[in-house]
Amino acid sequence: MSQGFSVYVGNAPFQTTEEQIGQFFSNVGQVNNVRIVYDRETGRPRGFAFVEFADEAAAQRAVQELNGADFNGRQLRVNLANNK
DNA sequence: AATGAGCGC
Repeated sequence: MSQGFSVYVGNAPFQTTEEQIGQFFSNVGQVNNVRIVYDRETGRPRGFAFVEFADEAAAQRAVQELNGADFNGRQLRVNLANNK
């Protein structure tokens, strides 16, 4: 259950930190939370994350402006999260 | 531990 407006961020470099993602996404709006998804067994990052924004407009800006954007040499996939 | 599309402890 999410309490905000989350976007799915895929194709991130494995070494990316939540701080780096937060900095990158705060370019389009107020970021309330960043969660990198880790493999439960090995603890390694799975290469994607979720960014929660303070408002829906920011989330939609992120999708429109940052989907496909270059991030540390990789083209990010940014989409509205399923919010389950 | 590794890997390259993926929607989450």
